[in-house]
Parts: sequence; C-alpha cells; structure tokens
Amino acid sequence: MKFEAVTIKDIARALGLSTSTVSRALRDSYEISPETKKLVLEYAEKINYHPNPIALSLKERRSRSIGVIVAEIANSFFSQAIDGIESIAYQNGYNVIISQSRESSEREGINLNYLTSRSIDGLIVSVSAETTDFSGFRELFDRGMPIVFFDRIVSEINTHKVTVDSYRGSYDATMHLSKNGYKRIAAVAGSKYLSISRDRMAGYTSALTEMGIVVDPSLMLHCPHGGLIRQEVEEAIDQLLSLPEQPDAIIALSDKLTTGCLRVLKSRNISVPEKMGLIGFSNSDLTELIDPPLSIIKQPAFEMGEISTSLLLQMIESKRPPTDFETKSLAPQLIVRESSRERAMIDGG
Amino acid sequence: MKFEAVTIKDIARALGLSTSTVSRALRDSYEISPETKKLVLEYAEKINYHPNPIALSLKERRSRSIGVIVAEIANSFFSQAIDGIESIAYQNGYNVIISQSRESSEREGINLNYLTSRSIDGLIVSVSAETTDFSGFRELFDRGMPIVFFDRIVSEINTHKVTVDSYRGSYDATMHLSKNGYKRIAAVAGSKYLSISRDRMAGYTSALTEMGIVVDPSLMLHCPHGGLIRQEVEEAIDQLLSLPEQPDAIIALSDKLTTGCLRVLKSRNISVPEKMGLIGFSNSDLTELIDPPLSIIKQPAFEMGEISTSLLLQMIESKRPPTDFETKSLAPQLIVRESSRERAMIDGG
DNA sequence: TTGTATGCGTTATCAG
DNA sequence: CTGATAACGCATACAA
Repeated sequence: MKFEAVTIKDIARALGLSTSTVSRALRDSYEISPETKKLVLEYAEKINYHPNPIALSLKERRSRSIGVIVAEIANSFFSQAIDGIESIAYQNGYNVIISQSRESSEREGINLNYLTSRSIDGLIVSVSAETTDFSGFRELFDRGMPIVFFDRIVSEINTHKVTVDSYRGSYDATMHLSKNGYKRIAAVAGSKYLSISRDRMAGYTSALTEMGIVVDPSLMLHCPHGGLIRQEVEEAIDQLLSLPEQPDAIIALSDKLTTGCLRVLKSRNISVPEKMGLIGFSNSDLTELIDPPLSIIKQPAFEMGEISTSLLLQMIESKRPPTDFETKSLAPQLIVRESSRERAMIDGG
Repeated sequence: MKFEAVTIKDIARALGLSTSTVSRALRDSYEISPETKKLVLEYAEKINYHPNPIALSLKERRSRSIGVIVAEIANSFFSQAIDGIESIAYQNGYNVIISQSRESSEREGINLNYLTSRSIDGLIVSVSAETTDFSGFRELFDRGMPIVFFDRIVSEINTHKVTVDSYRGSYDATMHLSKNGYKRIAAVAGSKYLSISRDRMAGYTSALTEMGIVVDPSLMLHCPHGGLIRQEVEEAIDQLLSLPEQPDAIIALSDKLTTGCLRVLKSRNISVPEKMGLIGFSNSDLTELIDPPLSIIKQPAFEMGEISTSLLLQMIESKRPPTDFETKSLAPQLIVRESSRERAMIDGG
C-alpha cells in the first residue's frame, strides 16, 4: 500500500458537501455555518486529514522551504550554523533543505540548479573554496531569488551577508601569540579565493606589522581546499618545517585547518605549544579538552545561522525588495587557554 | 521583483505552439518534428526554463525529497550520518529536509507532522531520548509512509533499521578496560528508553560477568537526556565520586556522554586515565588529539546514513511493499590508544 | 450559507 | 505531427 493522503475531496464526498465548503470550513471561514464547520472539522480529524502542501505551494507560488548550501555538513562550524538555521526556520514554519558542495564549484553549481529548480523560497549559502565564478548566484539573485551569504560571502553580489569579523579574529590571535613571546609566526589559510582567507591574512599581517615584525611571505601558506584534503595540510606544515628559519608558532585560519595542523604536528612529533605554538579558528567543543588546552578563535556559528535565516525570511516575506542590504559582521571570540609554556613566559617576563 | 519562474506557457505563447507540444518537445518525445524540437529546446535554453518541480510533484504524487529527524544536528555522530544521507540522496536526485527533536518527544511529534504534511516521500529517523510513545510513527508507517530507523531504533515497528552492534561495542570496550587492570568499572548511559542504551548496558554487564566481576547497580547510571543537559553528566560523575568505593574507570555509552564525562572529570581535577580510566562511544575527530589520547568506540556514522538512505529509496521506489525488512547491525570500531598508564600496566603485568 | 468554476504548471489522453 | 482538455489538491471569485 502506497502512502495515500486524505484530500478535501474525500471529506466532501463523504459528507455530501462541495470541496469549497469543506475548504472554507477547514479554514474556519466566517461564511460557513457552525454546524457544517463542526461536521467537517470532526470528520477531518477522524480520518486524519492534512492539507497537501504541494498543492498549496503550487497555488501560492511558495514552498515554505529554504535551501542551504555549505561545503560540508560534518564540520562543527557548519553543523552549528545549520542548527541555528533550522531553529529559526522551525519557528517560522519553514523547512530546511540542505546540500553540500564538498568544496567543489561544479557540485555547488549542480546543487544550486537542483535546489532552485525545486522551488525553494530562498537560499542560504556559504560558497565553496573553489568557486571564482559567481554568475550562477548572480543570475539567480537578479531573477529575484532571495539569497543570504554567510561565512564565505560573495562581495560582488549586493544582498544580505553574515560573517564574523575575520580581520579582528586573526589580529587578536596573532597579537596573543606575539605577546606570549612568539617571534616567528606562520599563518595557514584556506583558499585564496575566499574573502575570509584574505581578511584573516590581513588581520595577521596587521598584527605583525604593529608589533614591528617583518611580514615574511614564506610563512603565509594557503590550502586550496581548506584542509578538506589532508595532504594539503601536511604539505603546508612540512614546508614550514623545512624552512631555514622555522616558525615558532602557527595560526590556523579555519576550523578544518586548526584540527589539521594539530594532527600533522602531532604526527611529526612536534609538541604543542612547547616546540610550536598554535592557535586557530575552531568551533569544536573538544578543544578545551586537549591537553595542554588550545587557545582558539571561536565563531558564533549558531547565531550566524539564526541571523542569516532571519534576514532571509525577511526578504522572502517582504513585498518589496529591500532598499538596503546589510552586512552583519559578528565578533569572534578569542578563547585563551593558557598552557604551561605561556604561563612560564608570563611569569618569567 | 519576486522570483518568477519561466513556464511552459511562456514558451508556448512566444513560439505560437500549444503547451502540450512544448511539453513533449522538452521531454524529447518521438512524435515531435525535429525542427519544432530544436526551436523549443533552443528557446527554453535561452530564457532559462526549468520545469516547476512542485507542479510535477502534484502530478506525480511524489516530491523526490526525504525527511530526516535527529536529536541534534550539531553533534558529530549525527552530522556524519546526515553527510551520508545527503550523499546517497544527492546521487539519486532526492532532496534532504532536516529537522531536530532536541531530545524532546513533543518537538519530535511536531516535526513528524510537519514533515509528513509536507509530502515527503520517506523518512529517516533516530528517535528522541524522551520518546516512549511511538504511535505517531506507527500510524504513519501503517498508512504507507516508508520509514527507516537508524541508531535509536524503534523495535516495535517492523521496518528497515540500521544500527551498530551496541552490545559488541560496549562489550569490547569494557573488556579492554578490564584487561588493562581496571577493576571497578562504571557505566554512564543515555535514556533508559532507548534500545541502544539497554544494549550497551548489556554488553557492559556481560563483559564484567565474563571477567568474573560482580555487577554493581550503583555503578550503572543513566542520563535521561543523553548529556544534552550538562548538569546530568555532572550529577552522574559526582554520584560516582561520592560512592564509598569509587570506580577506577568509566565507560561512556554515547558521543555526547564521552565528551561530557571528560569535561566533568577535568573540571573536578581528576586526571584521565591516571586517576580515572575512560573509554567511550565517540565520533569526534578530535579524540585522537587529546593528550593522553582517548580510546574510543567509533560508530560508522557516515555508512549508517548511506545505508539508511539506500534502504529508504528502495522502499520508496519499489512498487510493492517489501516482504521482509532488514535490521542492519554494523560493526563499531574499537580504537585503542594506549596511554602511559595502560602501557605501564601492560609492561608491568 | 453553500455550490460552481477557475487557475497554479505539468503531463497524459484523446482528437485531429 | 500537433492541439485541446482533464487531472493532480487546494483556495477563491463569483453565482445562487
């Protein structure tokens, strides 16, 4: 037996009424007699009637569902963001359809087509690390599809954007390392194409400059796939280790890279932070349990998801296109967990 | 400007054809002349035509989307499972609509109504820790909705189920602790209502019995919300610590509980594994980075998601109801990471 | 107060 | 080869 839903017709037939009467009774229209209403409502309840949302969508030209595209779901930052997205969507009666690009712009494009041809009412996107051509998003947006970018935003498209203050995050983290006595700080970032990579690198170089440290390009590395490919991180670390003047600390500029760096350093038997200082962007709830504890820059992922969704729903439900779009830049949280080495330095200095 | 999709009508009007001809041309029907086809196809391409899936769904009585209900998305086990679900769904042209119960059976019920009244073609569920009444699922299933349970399965409903061999996982882990010299091993499980909690407890008691250790009920604790509420875990640990005969090791029977126990032990300044042995179910990719490294029981979450989805799609796409349902029990992976204490014990004994 | 007819976008059936 | 029409489930303008 296939899943067969009860329709308004079934009720109408059973009660000897017309479908419109039933429809109106169900919607509690004032023009239906109380008796008829009662009759219909009770019968509907009894046979477990539920309106078919697809028919409704067709009629109302809206699906009450929003699409989400992220690089990967199984990532603490993104899963926390999706958690926030789902929360707001749920509160407003919207469904969330998720898909992942896996850092491939091809797959991102397929998902984009896929989702939009599915009649979603709006889209929340964190673009893939690989994407340089945003015409797909642009066209869609120009044709009237509400889009909100978060985290990895597309500056070329004028719509709502939600991001963290990447510059500040890495600036603060670099400063923290510097103030703790680290002299030669390397930075490992994700794809050069991502604005967040550039911003984070900028925060890093600014901090160095401010501390009177000369910026050394050989200490600034990029992983095109943001560490999704393990080998990338290994190569980056090995490159740093093979330098004539090795760095004494690393700042990892994304969640995936932080974990990756820690793992590679460990596999190379380089103790953190004794032989190599480390700080990084991370949203994993386990960093505090690492021994010695790791200082991190934590992004308000959940809130980012919530805000993105609020803005999107606002766009969807407003009659006229908004006159001005916002770019919300949330504050990242520098969580300092002092290790023995750092304590020693502070005590000593 | 609202998002207005191009329809078959627009093409028909522009080309002076009927909608049926256009429809047939687009579907490459054999009864359309090559010229007309070419004309239609080129024009459709030009104006960026995409069929409206909602209209299609209405007609075909299927939405090509599946619903997923889990306790929480921002959890490494579930996010990995969702990753697997999305992978298979994507390959088969299905969308994934996610929602979370947050371990509340009320919210689970709302999501259930919500999703099914949304015309999903099937449902993948890991039930909430709180749920004892499965009539909602039962009725839905009996009315023909394909459902696959994974992880937290509902034994009362005869459908496909995908789980890990919980018994074996905790049996092996308990054995591991026992063989490493731990004598008084406590177990912290999730909700008593969940079959996985019971199975895991069973594996634990079997192992103890086999090692000739008397099972002590005061060492077997439950957290009704599976550790989603932090306080639960604190109370459990404190209860263990206040015992006249304290345990010397703990086995944590879920992802959330493993992290929770580690955190609470740390906050109570109890070093792991020197003062308290610990092993637990975990899917976090950071456990290997903890120092000293933590031994874990890892569930094949991604594969569970993949298999659940395959089974679901099979149910959805088969004409007749399957005659027999499978309960796939996957092998958990015991990942042993020897700590110094364990090494010492092995060397010494 | 209730019923009839129409349309949302698409395809299948039947005519031509 | 192509066109008109009905149907999918629902809501609503219009009739009665």
